[in-house]
Amino acid sequence: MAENEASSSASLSRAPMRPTITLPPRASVENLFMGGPGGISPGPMTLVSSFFSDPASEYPSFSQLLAGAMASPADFSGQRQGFPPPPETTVSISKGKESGSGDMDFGFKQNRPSGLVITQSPMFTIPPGLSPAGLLGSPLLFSPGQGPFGMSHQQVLAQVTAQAAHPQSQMHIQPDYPSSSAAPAPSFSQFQSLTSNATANQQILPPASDPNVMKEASEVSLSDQRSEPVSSAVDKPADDGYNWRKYGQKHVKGSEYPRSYYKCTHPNCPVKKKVERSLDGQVTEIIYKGQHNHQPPQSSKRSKESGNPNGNYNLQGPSELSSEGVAGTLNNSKDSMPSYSLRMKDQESSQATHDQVSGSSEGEEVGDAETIADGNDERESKRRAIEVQTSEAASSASHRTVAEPRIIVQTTSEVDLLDDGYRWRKYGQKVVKGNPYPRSYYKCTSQGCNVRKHVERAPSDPKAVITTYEGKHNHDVPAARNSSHNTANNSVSQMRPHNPVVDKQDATRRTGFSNNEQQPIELLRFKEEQVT
DNA sequence: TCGATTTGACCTCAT
DNA sequence: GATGAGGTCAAATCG
Repeated sequence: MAENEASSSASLSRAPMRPTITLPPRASVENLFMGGPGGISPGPMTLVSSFFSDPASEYPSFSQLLAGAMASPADFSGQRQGFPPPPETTVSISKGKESGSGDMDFGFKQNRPSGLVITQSPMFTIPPGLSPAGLLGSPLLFSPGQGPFGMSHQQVLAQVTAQAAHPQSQMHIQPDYPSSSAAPAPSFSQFQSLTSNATANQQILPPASDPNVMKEASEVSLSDQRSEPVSSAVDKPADDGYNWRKYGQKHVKGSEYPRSYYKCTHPNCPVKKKVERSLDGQVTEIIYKGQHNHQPPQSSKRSKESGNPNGNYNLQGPSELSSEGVAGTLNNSKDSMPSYSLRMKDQESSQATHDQVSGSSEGEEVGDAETIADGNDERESKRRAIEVQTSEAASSASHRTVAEPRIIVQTTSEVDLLDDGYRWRKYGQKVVKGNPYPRSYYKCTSQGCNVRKHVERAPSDPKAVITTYEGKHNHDVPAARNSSHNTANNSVSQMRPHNPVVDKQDATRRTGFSNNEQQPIELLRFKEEQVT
């Protein structure tokens, strides 16, 4: 409160920049964005691909797929010209629970019968500034078997979180770009640079500032068949290079795990993070808020604790950013300040589990509220953050069983969000101060289904829509719409209970790919909303 | 003794 | 205005 206000100014205008997401140059991906007659114009949710669903796929393994994905990201990004980058990339990685296996890595057990394991599904909401391509491309995450380069999952996590804490580091900052033009994508060399670096299993994907675009998280769900507490220490969340002091803990509704609140111990540093842990101490979610106004501690203690022997995060302090440039880019959005999360949702299942990714535009919506001068904006930002996080938690908390690998890359338009395959009944509308456009509330009309969605238009541009889903559908998409609008499963796949069979069928139905049961679950989901 | 953590209470805000 | 939930405070506790 007072503390927040006091510290807020320190991080003002330190929003990360926004490189574009780069996706695999597979034909299916191309089809996604080139999809309709008009090329990349994102018509109704366009299902890009289900990469792993086809046994005859030219990418017999996910690693290979990733290799393909990394081959020419620029090509892909180039095709996406005109699409502003997503505000955030959400990656969920299914972390398996395997008897006798103590390690969790981000690789894949490609040949394991999925039914024999109980997996957990940590979800990573990649901080703004990270792209799934980078994540996908990183051998850190996807080398089968042991962790890449012999790294433990803890190290991986530490690095991921370190990246999360430094969305602007390890990235060639794109100072700005207009919403109407192509968002410059990191070059392949940048990706390589990132992935070749031990800390570079992610990429910077700052939240988009473009109010003209509604974005939802890009999502990648990965499957893994191991489990172990992600954090090396129960009391300390994954070390991200900074020192934190825990100042609170609560059990939040909608989450099965308690949430801990941490502050950066650096004087006047406004950064906080929320960490959710499962009962066994596994970190299930980390949400960062704000940006550090200082360099990470470089003490030997820190290095030792970090699990990074070198203590080298290759970090670049926010102070090195051009605050003017950032602010100039983002000042149109009250939600411009970043809040990014590393998420690892444990999900139990009687069989294999499957991760689910929420479709929030957290990077966009979860603003760093305390950095907003206007009190209303601050409250609104906080409220949004709560909404989004609640939605995500509710979405990911359900149990799912999925054993089929898949990658789905989708785009969607505003129309798709309003018509996402489900039937909605508008039950409310509210005008928010500062926004001439009302926020509408919808409820799923299916009996017993409590899913709601809120649709809000950006004050600066009515074409920009922010949709927040809450809850999960307990039913399938109504057949009529599903059949006639089969690409409208964007949000559908996200909100629907993730039954593996259903998902597999969905993936197959939507993409024509069949599934290879021996391949890991992959879900790369990328949504952008733009009204043309 | 000191710093970090725990935890119940309190505050703010949305519904 | 009541209620519930998230976030924070701060005294107590721990190492």
